[in-house]
Amino acid sequence: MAVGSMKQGRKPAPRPARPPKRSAVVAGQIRASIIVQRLRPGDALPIERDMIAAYGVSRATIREALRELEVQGLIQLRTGPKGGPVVAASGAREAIQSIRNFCYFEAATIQDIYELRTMIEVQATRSVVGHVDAATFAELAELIEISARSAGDAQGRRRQREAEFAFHTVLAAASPNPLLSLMVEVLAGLLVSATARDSADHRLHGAWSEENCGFHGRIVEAVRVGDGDRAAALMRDHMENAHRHLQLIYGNLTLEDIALSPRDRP
Amino acid sequence: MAVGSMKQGRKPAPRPARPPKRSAVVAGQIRASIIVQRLRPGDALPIERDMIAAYGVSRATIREALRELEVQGLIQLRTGPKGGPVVAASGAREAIQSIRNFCYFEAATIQDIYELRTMIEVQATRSVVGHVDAATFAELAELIEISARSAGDAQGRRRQREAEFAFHTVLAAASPNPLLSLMVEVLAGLLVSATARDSADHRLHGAWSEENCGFHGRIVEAVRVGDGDRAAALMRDHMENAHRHLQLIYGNLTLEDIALSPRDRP
DNA sequence: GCGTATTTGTACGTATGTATG
DNA sequence: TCATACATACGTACAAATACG
Repeated sequence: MAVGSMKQGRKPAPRPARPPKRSAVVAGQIRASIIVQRLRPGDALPIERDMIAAYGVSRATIREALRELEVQGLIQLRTGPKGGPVVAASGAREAIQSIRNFCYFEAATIQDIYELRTMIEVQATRSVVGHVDAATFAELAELIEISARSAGDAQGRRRQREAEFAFHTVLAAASPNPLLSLMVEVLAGLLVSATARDSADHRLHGAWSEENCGFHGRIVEAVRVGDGDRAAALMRDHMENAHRHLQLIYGNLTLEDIALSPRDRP
Repeated sequence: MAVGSMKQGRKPAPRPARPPKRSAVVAGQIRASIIVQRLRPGDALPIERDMIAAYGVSRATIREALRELEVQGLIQLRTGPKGGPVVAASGAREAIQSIRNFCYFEAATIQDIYELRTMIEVQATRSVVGHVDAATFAELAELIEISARSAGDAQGRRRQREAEFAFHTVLAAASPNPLLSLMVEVLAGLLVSATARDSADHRLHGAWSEENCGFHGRIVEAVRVGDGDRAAALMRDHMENAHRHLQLIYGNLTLEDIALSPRDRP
């Protein structure tokens, strides 16, 4: 499956084809059994003792296999009677974590992220028109209100910035395309974690936050009246504005540089 | 970080906020130490024995933490002297696996995938212009040749189809934007694994494969002469063609349905 | 080429906390 | 409230793989 990629010449790719571990093999079998049996979130899997018997391996191996699936977000382990492994929901958080790790090593920049984010947010905005219910509109209004409210201390400002990002994930969650929702959440999460350190700095984000609120309000209005083209155009302006702002602050630093370096940039 | 998403009403989200496990905490500490120390792929981490002392937990707990990081593609564990945990490269494969799991639960369809894939492949194509070296051109030519060569048996046809997808990942790997490369690989991998069962069926893909080869050749030519607009337009046509073809075969089935159902579709 | 030391991989036993009924 | 069933965590032991003399 797509082995020939990432061949950048300087990477000899030290993959001596290590034999797969027992636990990895067992994990694959369990994964396959979930897919083939079409198990849905909440469905229970056999408990550890039965799996030990079924796969003929020790408890430690089974646990490693279950651990692998848990880390991937496929299952969740619960204690107590009637506990055991159950199929988990979505696994969005784990996908985000994986992509975040990838971005760390590949030295992704603000430019890289916004090249993707602009496309995806615009498309997501277009796709939600007609799919936003009243409860979601209320939630969006509340988030806009939080980010508009003036906050005195550092923690308040940080919560404002988080509400700004949450606006995007909540809006995109209404999209009928789960992949668009996921990507919006991934990219927003990436930016949140990278800029977390600076997010309370009023000198950096004060005036810009007000611009964002304006965009958010107008986007919601366009979505509410069903004007997909206008909503998409507004989101594009919003993204280009955000790109310019962050580019001005951080230049071509990588995400890790942004996350680690001190906040005393001009 | 973006907790409010995925609130689709019917999901009460049974998260009683279980206290985080020791191994998860330790994994986070190890992850943080990798980032803060700016370790690069290939750099070694302390061996298990030292970590047991450093974090004051048992070997099983350390192992679970290391396992978590290994599953996320952040580290790799090797046996023997001078072995131990080393920082791994990229973790693209693990990110793909995570997103694949997500798509399974969220019931993504061909339509959902191509809504994203069209945007991303077009943008990736535009971004590679001027960044493709001679070796990559040679590799692309070879992949086109493989997919053009007539293959008699089922395995040969399967390899043809894989070469068609590899074309996209190899081309995108030349992009200066690592996120675009990753997303191209993710989406192609998704389609490969979903359609693997049918990929040897000549009735389904015979004529279409020839069309794909034509597109691939013209895209490479446009990239070679530096015509980004033309390359992007060709890729858009290619994607819309592929979308139509797969939609015709599979309709609105989810990826898992495609992967599991028998191949005797009209 | 071969043994040996080092380090992970696998296995088993036991104690403890916690949720269910 | 109590008993039960399960995951979590610790300790120990041995097997397998690898680098190095």
